[in-house]
Amino acid sequence: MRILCVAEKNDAAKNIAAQLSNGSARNEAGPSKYNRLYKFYSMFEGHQADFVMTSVSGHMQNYEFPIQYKSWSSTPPDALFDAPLVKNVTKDMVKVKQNLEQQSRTHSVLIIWTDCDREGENIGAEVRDVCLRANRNLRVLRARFSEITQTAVRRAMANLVPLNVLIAEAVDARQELDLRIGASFTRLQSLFLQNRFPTLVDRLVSFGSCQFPTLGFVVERWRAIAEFQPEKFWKIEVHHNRGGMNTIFTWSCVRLFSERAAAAIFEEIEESGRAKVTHLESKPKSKWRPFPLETVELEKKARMLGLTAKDIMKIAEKLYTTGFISYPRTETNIFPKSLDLKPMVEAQQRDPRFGAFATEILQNGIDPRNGRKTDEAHPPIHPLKEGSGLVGAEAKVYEFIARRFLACLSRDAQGFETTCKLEIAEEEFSAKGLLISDRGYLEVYPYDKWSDKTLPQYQFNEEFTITNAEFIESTTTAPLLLSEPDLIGLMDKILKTHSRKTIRTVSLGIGLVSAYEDLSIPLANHLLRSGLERDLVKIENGEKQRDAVVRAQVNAYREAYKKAEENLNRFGAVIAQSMGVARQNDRPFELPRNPADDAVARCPRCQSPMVVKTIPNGSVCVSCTGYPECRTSGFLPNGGRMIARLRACNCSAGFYVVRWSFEPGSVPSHMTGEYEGCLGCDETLKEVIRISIREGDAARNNRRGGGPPPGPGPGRGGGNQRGKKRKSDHDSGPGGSGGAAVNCGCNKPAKKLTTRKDGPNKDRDFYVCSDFPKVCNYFQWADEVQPGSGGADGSRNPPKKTNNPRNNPGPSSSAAAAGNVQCECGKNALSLTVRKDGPNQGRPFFKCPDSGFIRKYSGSILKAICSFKI
DNA sequence: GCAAGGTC
Repeated sequence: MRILCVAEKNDAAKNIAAQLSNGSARNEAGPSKYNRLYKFYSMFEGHQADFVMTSVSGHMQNYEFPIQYKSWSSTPPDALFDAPLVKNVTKDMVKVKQNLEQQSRTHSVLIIWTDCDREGENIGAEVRDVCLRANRNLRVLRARFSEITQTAVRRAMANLVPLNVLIAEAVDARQELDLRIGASFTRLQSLFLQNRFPTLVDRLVSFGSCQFPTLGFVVERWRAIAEFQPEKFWKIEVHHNRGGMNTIFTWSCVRLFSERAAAAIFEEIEESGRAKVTHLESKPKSKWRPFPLETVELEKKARMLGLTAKDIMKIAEKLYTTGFISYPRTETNIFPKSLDLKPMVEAQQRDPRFGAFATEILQNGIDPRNGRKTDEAHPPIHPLKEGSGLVGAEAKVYEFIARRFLACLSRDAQGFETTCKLEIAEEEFSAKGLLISDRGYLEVYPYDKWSDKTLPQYQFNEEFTITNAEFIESTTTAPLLLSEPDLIGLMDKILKTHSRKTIRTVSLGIGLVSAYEDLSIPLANHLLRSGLERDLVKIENGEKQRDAVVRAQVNAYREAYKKAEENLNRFGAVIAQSMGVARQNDRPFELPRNPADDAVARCPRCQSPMVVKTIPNGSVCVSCTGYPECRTSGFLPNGGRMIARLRACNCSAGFYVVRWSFEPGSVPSHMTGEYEGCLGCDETLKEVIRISIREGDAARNNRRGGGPPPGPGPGRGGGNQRGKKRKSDHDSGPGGSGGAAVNCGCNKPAKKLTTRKDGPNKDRDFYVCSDFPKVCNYFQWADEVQPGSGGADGSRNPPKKTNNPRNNPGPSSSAAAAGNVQCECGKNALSLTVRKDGPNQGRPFFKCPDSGFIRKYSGSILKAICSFKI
C-alpha cells in the first residue's frame, strides 16, 4: 500500500513525517524547490505501508477574470460583478502542482494534512482536485489535528475523516466575492479619480472588502482626533502625611469644567483644612488569573513583547510547525475536558525559569480558569514541550505562551484593599491601599501588574488636619485610542505600499470614506463585512448555499456600485474637498462601455471583442480589448471599418486576416474597396494597408465602376484586380528593374533588387520597399512584377517573415484560365466554383484544398492569398 | 494595473 500525505507547507510536512516515522523519514527533492518529499514506512489500517509526505505552499490556485475582461479601458467595471471567473494555478505553483500529480500516479491513498482551519480545508480541496485529476482511483482522506505532536498526529492518523466540502466552499465564496468587489470598485475609483485629479494619473486607488471597512474605522478615529476641541478643567487633590507616608486623596467629583466653581470649593477646603474619616473599609480583593490564550489575545500582547501582531503570529506559526505549541489560530478560551493538561505541565517542570511553579501547580492540582468561547475546532494555545533551548523572538513568544498557560492553571492573586473616604468642607475625597497576601499566578506571569500600595492607619470618624490641598488645572486630551504609529502603520497598510503606483495620501483615504458616506453608501461600515462572515458560517453549517450567498452579496455591492457611478460628480467633489484641491480638470469622464456594443470582431487569439478607436493623430486603430495580455491590434486608414474576420493566419504572432471595407463618403471614393488584411502587429498591418491603397487604382476603379461604390458593394472586384490592371501609375522612384520604376504597394519606391542566395527560391530576384525593414517589409518577386506597373500591387505579397514553402511559385493570374492553379502551399487549388450569392454572385473562384473558405477569385493571383495559410 | 488568503 502506498500512501501520499500532503501538508499545507513544507515545515509541517517535515514535522508530521518526523512524528509518524519516529524521526526516520528520508528527505528527498522533488520538482518544487521548497516542497520536499519525506519518505518512510508506517502503519495504515493495520498494515505496513509506504508513505510519502509532501506539501504545497498555501493555495495553488487563484480566481481570475478571463482575458476579455482584463482590459480596464474596454470593460465596464460593473461587468465584473457577473463576469465568468476562472481558477488558475498561479505561476509560482506550477511545480508544486506537478509534484502532486507525479506522486498521485504512484499512490492509492491520499491523506490531506493541511492546517485544520477554513483556508486549510480549501487548500485541501485544491490538493484533492489536482491529485484526483492525475489519478482518479485515489482514496481521499483528511487528517484532523491541532498540534504536531506524536500523540496528536497518531490520533489524527487513526481517525481519518472525509474532507469538509462545505468549509471549502465557504472559502471559495469569499474568494469570488473579494475579487469581484475589489476589482469592480478599484477600477471605478481608479479610472474616475485618475481622470479628475492630475496627481492621481497612473495611480491605483484600490478597494478591498476587508481593507475599506478598516480604512473607515481609522478615518473615524482620525476625525475624532482632528475635530477634538481640548477643554480646560480643574480638580482638587488633598495630601496627607502620616508616619512618613504621603497619601493622595482624590476628589469624588473628579473634576469641574468651571474654574470659578472649582476655585470656590478649593478655597473652602484650604480654609477649613480639617478632614473627617467618613468611611473605612478593608475587604479581600483578588486579581483573577487570565483566561486560556486565544489568537486575538496573543496578537494584543504583541506590542508588550515588542512585536507587531503580524510578527507574533508568524513566530507562533513557526512554533506550531516545530511542535512547541498547539495550533495558534483559535477562538477558544476553554480547555476541553478531554484534553489532558498534566503532561504539558510536567514538560514545563524542566524549564529553569518556571519549572518550580509548574511543580507547584501539579502539587496543588490543575485548575484552569475558563472563558466561554469555543470555536469547536482548536483548544486554546498552549505549549506542548519544553522550550528552554529556543532563542530570540521565538524564545520570547514561547515564554509568554508557557507562562500564560501556567498562569491560567494556577490560582488568582489575593490581597486586601482598604478604602478610606474623607469629608472636607462637605466635599468627599478618597484613597485606596492594597496589601497583597498571595501573589498567586503573578509569580509566573510578570506581564500583569498589581502592586502593593500601602495606606497608613486611619480610624473611622477620626479627624485630622490635611497637609495641603492642590488646585490643578488640566485639559482634556484627544481620544487617541490608536497610537500615532499605529494609525500611520494601519493607514500605510490599508493604502497598500506594495506598488509604486499606489497612493499613500491620508487625505485621499479620508476623502474616499467621506465620499461614500456622503452618498449614504455603507461600504466603510464593518457590518457589511461581518454580514459576509456570518454568511460564510452558514455555508459551513449547510444553512445556505454557496451560490446563493455569492449572488446576494454581489447584488448588495452592485447596488452600492450603481449609486456611486450615478453620482460620480458629487463623489469627486467630496474627495476634492478632502484633498484640498480645487478640481483641476473638468475633462468629461466616461466609463468604459460594454465591448460587445462596440465590437467589430472577435480577437482570434483570445476571443475578446475588438473595437475601433480613433487615436489622437487621427489614425483609426482596431485593437483587442484583451489588452495588455493580448496585444493584437492594428491601424486602419481613415474611416476604415472592419466588417468581418475571415480566418487566422499562421504567422508566429498568431495574426489574423480580416476583410474590411471603407465607409462610403467617409473617405475618398478611390479608397473604396475590399481586401483582406492581417491585423497582427502594427508593422504587418501597415504593410497590408499600404499595398491596398493606391490612387491610381482608385481612379481606375471609379472609371470602371462608374462612381463610388456603396461600401461592401459592387466596387469590390476592382480591389482584387487592381494589381493586374495597374499599368500607368505615375509613381516613379529610384531602383526598379529593367528601367521601369517599381513601386511598393505602400506607394513608395521599391528598391532593386537582391537575389535570393539560398532556399527554395534560390537565384530569384526580388524588390523590397525603400522603407524596408522598418515600416514596410513587403517585398515582391521581380519576375511577378507587371512590366511598367507600380510593382508590388494590390496582390497580397507575402510578408517577408512568412516561412511558407515556395517550392512552386505557381502560375500567376494567367494560370487561372488554364485551370491548373496551384496554391502557394504547393497543393493544387480546387477549381472552380461559382459564387452563388452575395455581391460576388456569378464570379468563379478557386479554393485551396486546405481551406474551407474562398481563397481568391479566379481573376486574381491565388498565390498571394495563400501566404496566409491556415 | 483590480482582493484577500495561504505561503518561501
